Amino acid sequence: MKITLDKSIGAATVRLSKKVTRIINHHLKPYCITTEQWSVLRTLYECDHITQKQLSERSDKDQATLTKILDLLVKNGFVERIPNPNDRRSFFIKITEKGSSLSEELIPFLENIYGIIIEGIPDEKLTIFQEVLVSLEDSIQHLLDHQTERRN
Amino acid sequence: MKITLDKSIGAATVRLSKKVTRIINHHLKPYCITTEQWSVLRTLYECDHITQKQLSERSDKDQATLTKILDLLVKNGFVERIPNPNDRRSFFIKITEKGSSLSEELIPFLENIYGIIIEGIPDEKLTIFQEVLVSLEDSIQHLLDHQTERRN
DNA sequence: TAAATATAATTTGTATACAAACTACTTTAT
DNA sequence: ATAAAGTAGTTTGTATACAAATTATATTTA
Repeated sequence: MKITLDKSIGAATVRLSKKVTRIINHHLKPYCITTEQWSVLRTLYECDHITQKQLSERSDKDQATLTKILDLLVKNGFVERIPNPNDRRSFFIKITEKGSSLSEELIPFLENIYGIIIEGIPDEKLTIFQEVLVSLEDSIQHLLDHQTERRN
Repeated sequence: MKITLDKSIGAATVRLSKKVTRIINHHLKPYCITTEQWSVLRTLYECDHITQKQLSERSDKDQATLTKILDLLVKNGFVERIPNPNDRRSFFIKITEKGSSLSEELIPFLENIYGIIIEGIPDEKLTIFQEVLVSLEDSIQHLLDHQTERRN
């Protein structure tokens, strides 16, 4: 019997994602940072001194969720919140020296881990994998945007 | 500059997974069930009357997490816990008539939604996507298993 | 100029992932 | 027969995703 798309696309993608998170979290543990915190830190490392709103958009994270993640990153000394002189509601988020150092260390570290994970998979197949990934994401984003419009 | 594997494989997979979860949760909302609850229900629909331990293994869910998900599925009338006569620690989890009906309805419903999501993506590319997905999962599972062994 | 509306971020509540500890029960060793 | 070790499931705590409400502030409108 034919396997459903729910299982072959949906559940399989979610399962892979959880395994990726699991193994990367395992390797990040000694650095006192999680995969989600790292994704925020990396976003800042690439484009520093932006507002929380902008960071939320760039890292594709819910603002409520980002507030909590930033609390942890601030507590661990990787970033700091700087009041926006032009808008008392708003903060700029800035990476610290400690955060920059960690980022410089983690980028090659994670490249190595992923290098091990993808070992044995032909480059052409990985390229197609990434293309399909982007296509699926765009397709879903379009549906999500359309859903938001209908609510308005 | 070359994009890192962390971003092109890791973060991209996680991002797609979240979007899949988001759009499917949106569509499931009228049925009072979430994607994770559905994945447990579907596992039972396919292989009913098994212990919580077995269900945890088959659905690849943490036992603590599964306990909470089952609490909700029981509360909503989709499954029931039946004491195991041979082992007072253990339960059999059984799908209810309501749970079966919902499963029969959701399978084609979700097939339709995923059909829309994958529209425009050539079958050959989807096939490669699924192959790479499985390869990556196996690779990571191997690393996870190896990590568990080292701890022991 | 004051009122109304909009916005940035936070808080609260629920769902789920995971780690670790706990409780009740079963199996194994002595 | 009893103690020790192991197991099934639950509870507690933390991290993150998301929805909705809230607070403080900025902007727009009347």
